[in-house]
Amino acid sequence: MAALQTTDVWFRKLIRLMDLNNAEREALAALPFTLEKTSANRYLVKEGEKVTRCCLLVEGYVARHKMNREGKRQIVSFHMPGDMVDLQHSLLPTADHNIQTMTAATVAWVPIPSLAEVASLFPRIAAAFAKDALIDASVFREWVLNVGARDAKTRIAHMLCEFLQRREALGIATAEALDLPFTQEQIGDATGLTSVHVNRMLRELVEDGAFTRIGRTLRVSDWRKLKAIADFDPAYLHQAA
Amino acid sequence: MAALQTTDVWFRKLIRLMDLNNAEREALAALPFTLEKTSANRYLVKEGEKVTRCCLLVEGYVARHKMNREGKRQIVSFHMPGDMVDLQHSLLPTADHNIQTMTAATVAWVPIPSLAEVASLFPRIAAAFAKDALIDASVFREWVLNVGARDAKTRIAHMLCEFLQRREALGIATAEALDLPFTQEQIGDATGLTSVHVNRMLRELVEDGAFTRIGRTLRVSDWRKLKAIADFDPAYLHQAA
DNA sequence: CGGGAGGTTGACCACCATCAACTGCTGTGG
DNA sequence: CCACAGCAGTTGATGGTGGTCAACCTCCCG
Repeated sequence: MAALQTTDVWFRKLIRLMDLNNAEREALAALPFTLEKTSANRYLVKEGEKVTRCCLLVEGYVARHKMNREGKRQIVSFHMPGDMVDLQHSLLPTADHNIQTMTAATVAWVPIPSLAEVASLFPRIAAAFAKDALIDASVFREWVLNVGARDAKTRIAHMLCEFLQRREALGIATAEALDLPFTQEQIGDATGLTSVHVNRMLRELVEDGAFTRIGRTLRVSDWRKLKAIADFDPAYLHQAA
Repeated sequence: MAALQTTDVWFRKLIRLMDLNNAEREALAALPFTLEKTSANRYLVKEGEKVTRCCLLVEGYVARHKMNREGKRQIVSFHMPGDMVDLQHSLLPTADHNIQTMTAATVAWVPIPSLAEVASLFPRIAAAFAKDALIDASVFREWVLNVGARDAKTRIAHMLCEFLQRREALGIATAEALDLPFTQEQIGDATGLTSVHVNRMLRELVEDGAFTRIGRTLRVSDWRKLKAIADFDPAYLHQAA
């Protein structure tokens, strides 16, 4: 275990959420953690498990998903560096969903008692945790709307918009060209569609002039058009909050 | 404004979540609030609004919903007495969804500064708030799975199971016979189906022997069978937590 | 160079939407 | 007291979105 540096990408988000002061930043930086590097498609948390530590994503991409009776997988969210993927387990020790890496990834495991301690000593850190969780919930609501009320093309476009928008907020990449970390099957699992239909819709989105595509690399030619097709309004991400 | 009594139904849930002690209960009971009685189908919060107070549901039923571009409504959750319907607005002042009564209802409005104060003075109350929000999020995840990965009959059955399960936890009613506060159109809005198809599926569920139906009153003949049809596992409600 | 995962395309079909007509209930005003 | 409006529910006919199945392609990596 080593001390975190406040400059690490994965606390920037938290610091921004509540505009944390120096004492608060140092308390976060002093949290103990264990780094773990994993390959793609590994489970970090499995549904039903008792969880004793929380994982913060440092590098790579992970998804959270649940399965129905028939084993059909529904991705309920995806995450990128800086996301506190399972902060919820600090208060709800039994996992109600799976967390799986989508690419090779690095995560920092933080013991729950340490998180609880810092939260009870620093009410504004607790508030930042809560705010992060509330934004998470807002994104879930939008996903319910997305899979429940939009047609296939709109759904996929919306998911891509969210990915672009969140990626831009990280400051890692511009929106213009980006490598998607998703297979078409994963896009299907996130949107409630089959990979076959995802393929057809991606083709149509290219025909519509929303973006061009080379392998998994998208080049967004007209961001405004893509957002229009997608019925996308980023308010639900509460990025300015 | 008057003082709350700790015996009021709508704090029982919170008290149970963190097993709050007397000082904490009294702090909750001392919160200022305004009672409001409304009729059915009234908006309590509208998407895009700035919110300065939080509503706790005392009596009746409310739903939270969002709309897509074409005005198609997606209900993302329903709530019953004792639920803190929009605790999230204490930290995210801009509403990202609508809150609407489904029946005549009574709500208690609590000013956000009062909630923030009690949360910062009592870390375990803050934790109870957070826990409630996390359970909320867990329910949203299950809904994403429900509308994204289950067929129509299963979806409807699942929604009914959740309603029954949560109602039972309230101690208001047994599971056997209950009046649904939903129209078939609302069930459709919650499951991403049309009211016509909801009607057909309800008929089939009756034919399958899951329950009988007189108007909006369900009599569940075989709770185990209904749960089996619904692919329902109450773990995601974290009721024991 | 061979195997496997992911991607692409076509043919066919089922689930659920759409449209429409009709019923039954409830509340309300003449 | 009845007429009637309006909403919710019910049922049938038809059609489209997206699923299923299958074949084949492409690329990467061992």
